[in-house]
Amino acid sequence: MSEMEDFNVPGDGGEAISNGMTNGISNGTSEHREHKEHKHRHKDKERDKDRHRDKDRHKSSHKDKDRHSSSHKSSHKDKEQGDKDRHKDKERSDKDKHRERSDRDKHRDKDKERSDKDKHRDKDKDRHRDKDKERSDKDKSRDKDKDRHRDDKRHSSSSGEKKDRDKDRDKDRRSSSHKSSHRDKDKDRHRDRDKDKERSRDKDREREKVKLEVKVEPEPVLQPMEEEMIVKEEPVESEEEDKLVISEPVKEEPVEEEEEEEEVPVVSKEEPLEEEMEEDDVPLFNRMYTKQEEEEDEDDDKPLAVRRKVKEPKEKKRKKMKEDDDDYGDFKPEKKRIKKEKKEKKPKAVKFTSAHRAEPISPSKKTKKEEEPVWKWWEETKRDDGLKWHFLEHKGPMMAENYKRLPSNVKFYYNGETMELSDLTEEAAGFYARMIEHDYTTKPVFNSNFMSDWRKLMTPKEKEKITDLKKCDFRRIHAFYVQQNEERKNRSKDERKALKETNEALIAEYGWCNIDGHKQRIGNFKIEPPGLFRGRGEHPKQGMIKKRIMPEDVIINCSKDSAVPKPPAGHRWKEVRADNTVTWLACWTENIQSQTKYVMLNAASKLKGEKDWQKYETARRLHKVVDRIREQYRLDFKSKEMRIRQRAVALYFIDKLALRAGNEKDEDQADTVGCCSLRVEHLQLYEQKNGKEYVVIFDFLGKDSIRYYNEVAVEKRVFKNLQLFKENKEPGNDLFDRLNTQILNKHLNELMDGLTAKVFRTYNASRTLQEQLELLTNSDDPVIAKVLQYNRANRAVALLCNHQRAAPKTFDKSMATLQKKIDDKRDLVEEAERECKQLKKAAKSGGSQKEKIAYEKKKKALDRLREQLEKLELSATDKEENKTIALGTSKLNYLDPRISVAWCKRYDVPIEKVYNKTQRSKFQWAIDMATADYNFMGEPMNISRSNDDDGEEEEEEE
DNA sequence: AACCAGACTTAGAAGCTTACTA
DNA sequence: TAGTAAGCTTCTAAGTCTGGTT
Repeated sequence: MSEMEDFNVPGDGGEAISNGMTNGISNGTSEHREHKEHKHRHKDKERDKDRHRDKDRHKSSHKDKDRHSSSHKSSHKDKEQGDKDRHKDKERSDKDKHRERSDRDKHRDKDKERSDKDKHRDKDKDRHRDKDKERSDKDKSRDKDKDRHRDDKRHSSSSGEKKDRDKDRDKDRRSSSHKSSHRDKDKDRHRDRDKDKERSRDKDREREKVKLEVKVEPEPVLQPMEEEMIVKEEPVESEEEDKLVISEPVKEEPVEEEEEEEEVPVVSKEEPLEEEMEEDDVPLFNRMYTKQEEEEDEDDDKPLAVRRKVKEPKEKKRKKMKEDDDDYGDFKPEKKRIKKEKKEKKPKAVKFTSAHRAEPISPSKKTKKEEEPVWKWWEETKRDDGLKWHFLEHKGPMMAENYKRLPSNVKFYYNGETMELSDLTEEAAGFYARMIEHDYTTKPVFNSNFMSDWRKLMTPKEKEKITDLKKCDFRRIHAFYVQQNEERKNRSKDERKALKETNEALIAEYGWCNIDGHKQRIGNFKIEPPGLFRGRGEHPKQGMIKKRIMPEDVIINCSKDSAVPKPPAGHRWKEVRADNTVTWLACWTENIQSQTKYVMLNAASKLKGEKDWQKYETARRLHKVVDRIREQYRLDFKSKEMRIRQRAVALYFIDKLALRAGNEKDEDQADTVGCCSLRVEHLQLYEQKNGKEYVVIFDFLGKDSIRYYNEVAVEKRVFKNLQLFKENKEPGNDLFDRLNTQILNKHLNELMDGLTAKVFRTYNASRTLQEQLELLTNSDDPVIAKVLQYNRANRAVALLCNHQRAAPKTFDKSMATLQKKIDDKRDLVEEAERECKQLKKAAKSGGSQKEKIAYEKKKKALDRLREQLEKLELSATDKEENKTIALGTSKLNYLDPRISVAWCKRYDVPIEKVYNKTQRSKFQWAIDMATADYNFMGEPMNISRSNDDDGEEEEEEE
């Protein structure tokens, strides 16, 4: 099976050494290369296969549909709609899911070509499928890939029939797949586990949403765009009127790109939409490849595969070049190098000695450091020479601890008999044993991947014997690790203390580096230990064994003239280089997906901070042109060219809904999408829904297989365009078949320097925060209430960005506890009120001095109680609202920290209420520079100057 | 010019520590 | 004081996007 192929271990094993070696990746490049090649080959194969698989994608594990609808822009309107809708929809979706499921299943059954993997997946899915949403009939044949249809013969009848029908179109579409070619994956990916979780999340969120809707401000705030967008409908146009040129035949269309901008094309190409669709539409894919390729395409996808194969050598070469160099081979361009070298030493000598020299060794330093004055790099002038450092020194990464064998009394049983395992086999058994309580081990894909990788580590004897995972009894091993955990938890104070100290010592040794004379914390200095791959969602590679990384796998990056880290005794690094155009200190290639993993600085470092700052400045620059961009894409809705319309609509989504760009994905990853990779099956169109016109329901799995569900009313023109884009496509086809992220970003970059799709997320998130804060903050409220207001503003952003989390396991319980407290407190308040009244009476009606005093006292007590009650209620509200929403992600990645800092300053809220210690250090630059009147939508700052303009000054706070 | 690997950001879950409660 | 919940940190997967190679 494919998985096996992926794992590069030569069959059996004399792998006496470390795992590292066993995978054949560890020793150096050639093996590595091989691995990659392998991967490619494999992919090609798979692609073929995949073409026939069903897609079944909707994994639908979904969660709340509503959450999103309440979001941001659309929010107020949507809010009105209320729970009813939500409920209904939910019901619907449940039903739908059922339906869908059976459809899928049918389809699936037909599909003989599916790999075992897929089958597993299907099963898996089926189990949970109940929840899946309905699909329209069309959806049944969701073989998504456009390309897939090519192989009709093999294909299931439904798609086959369609094919005939749509032959021409199909062709077109087929070729259009460019991006979509990948999608062929039809992975039926199932997310059972996720589903379960998501299901419950859905519910929660639904509830929550209701709340939020009520609470989160009435006023729109949110989307800047909303009004504008809606207003602009042009009166006259009927659908007809929007003619467009759908196709730009390959040959005719040489220039394409340049034209893009100039939009509004030549008249000659016009035709009524529908027709054009059928005939002329030449998808992106076509345009990109030669005629010849196109022809080949007719029968199958060759071009894609071919193309890929051809590329392999590239990789190899590149690597080779690097390796051919001496240790410092990858060094930068001449100029840079010179510069760097000049600068290097001075800072190093000076600062390093003073600040850090001794540090690495003693734990006590840590405290010292904290006292150390912060390096206010943001006050320095940034040189834009493209170099990330001039001097870099560190200790190298910390390798994972060697495997320790289990005590001899902890046995593994196979088929009821105890069995002695070799080191590697036992270690892997331990990986699995530790997870047997986890949901992962209920998944067939996980199990079969594990089994197949595990067997590769076994000795021939073991391999012969151990053939069935079900016969493996890991319980003792599991118990052993559980016990170890217990012991860890129950350690005495002294033990804890000692442990803490060793940890600190390790951090002191490995956790810091010297960069340009400054000591900076490293983010992840530990090499990832071996274990089982835990892909999110229905990842086809889940359960595979992550091999142990050895020094021989690791590339070190540091200054030539620094103290080069020493490899562990008896080992050597794969390579030591001095590349100061990058920020990483070490890297290695991981064996599951052949991706590079890096050791980098932590978020509080200059390198990261500066980049972060820059990110927000870019977002602020977007503010200056966003109106124009919006205007433009709205005009583009009417373009004659399909590709421009698609681009416009996609951009509209990215702007309005904060969708991610949506790069293409390989088929050996979980099936998730973003804007550009949306497929027909991911949205449903309703001319009318719940009293709203032109409603689009988005339902797909996004990053990390988190469900995105949102019902949005869109402009009529968008709606009509969507109908057009969906026309004659199968559920699995790309919605935007002439668009991909490169095209989109290229376009954006032309609109504004540095503009890409993700800038919109940052921009809209930050803007939303600022607007919500303005709206929600009541300056007379006590700090605690203001904090709640802040959290709500933050929550609006999290909603916008669809940042979810699993509801805490103990949520209900702790909520109940809190509620009880509230009730009790309320009783106290009531009682106090009563007493107070009485005392008041007594005091008034000619009461004695004493009585008056008693009354005053009681009154005060009552106030205190009321305050406490209010506090409790606020925290309950906050808690409830946060149940399934993760605020951290947006706070850390999307919200210009200066907005928060300014808000704190303006309303006298201690910054600690908003940022914890780590966050404060990450945002130190913002805390330091932002004043109370900072305005995100103000004039952007110019962070850096390029070499030639040596002008000073950089911060021009609006 | 297409394409992909490399570099870096963004993400939720798991693990660990601290704070709070009974 | 133990038990639990909340909060924070660590971990590493999964995105985006660019620049170098072909």
